[in-house]
Amino acid sequence: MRLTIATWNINSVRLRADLVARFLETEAPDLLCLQETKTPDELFPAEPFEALGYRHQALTGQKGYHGVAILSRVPFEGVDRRAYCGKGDARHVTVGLPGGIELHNFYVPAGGDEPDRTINEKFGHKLDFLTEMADTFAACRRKDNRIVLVGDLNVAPLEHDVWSHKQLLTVVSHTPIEVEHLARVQDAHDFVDVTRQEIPEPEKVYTWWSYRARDWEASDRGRRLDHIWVTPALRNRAGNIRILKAARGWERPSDHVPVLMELEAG
DNA sequence: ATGGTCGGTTGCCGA
Repeated sequence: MRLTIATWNINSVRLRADLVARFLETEAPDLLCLQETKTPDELFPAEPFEALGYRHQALTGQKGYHGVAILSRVPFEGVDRRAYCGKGDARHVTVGLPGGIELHNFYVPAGGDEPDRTINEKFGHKLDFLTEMADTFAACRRKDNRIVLVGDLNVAPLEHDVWSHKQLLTVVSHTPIEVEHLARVQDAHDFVDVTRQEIPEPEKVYTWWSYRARDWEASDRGRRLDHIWVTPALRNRAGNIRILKAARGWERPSDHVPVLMELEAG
């Protein structure tokens, strides 16, 4: 069984339900993991996605901020969520898939503007969130675990994951301390960064372009904030990564674009 | 070197 799994920070699913529907119609992934849905579950636009065949929906929303969801054409074998950092923030949801696969969908805190936890609580929260992710995946570490981890991790770890390594070293999302914390999550379960397995450095890869640019495409000052990782047991079954850059040019777009991967889940 | 734009718990805060 071949599954296509997509991840997309939608920046308000109610405002962009039509864009999501367009994406589901044209790309027809088996699963779509959304972040920043920004809506309580009772106001989630479930019906238009159900009508397109996405009858299975794992929602973890809250009013105004954060929020993650998984839309699926294949039934789930269980749904779970974790409230990280002792907060009620809706930043994680996980579902079971055929073949004993666990799919985790994350929205890591952005971290504010100042990369110093002594003066910026939000930056401390981001680092603590990543530490708790690392601890959680270390605690369940097993050689044969089949785990897919996707989402907006809000860190661009590699030199060519940003438009200017030098200029972004002190900018939240690319600072060495964040990169270290993200590496600890990755090492906790030997996760393979599937995008970089397929598109190695020094090729530039971005999944996000700021709204603030006069012309996002011409300036092309992007960052790779959205990730798809798999455990070693799935490494040879995962591939065909696609980054839908064109979605950044759609009408009233999200500032993030979808990332897709195919997985042999037999 | 600065400020730029979005979205929603809107005339501010978070990203």
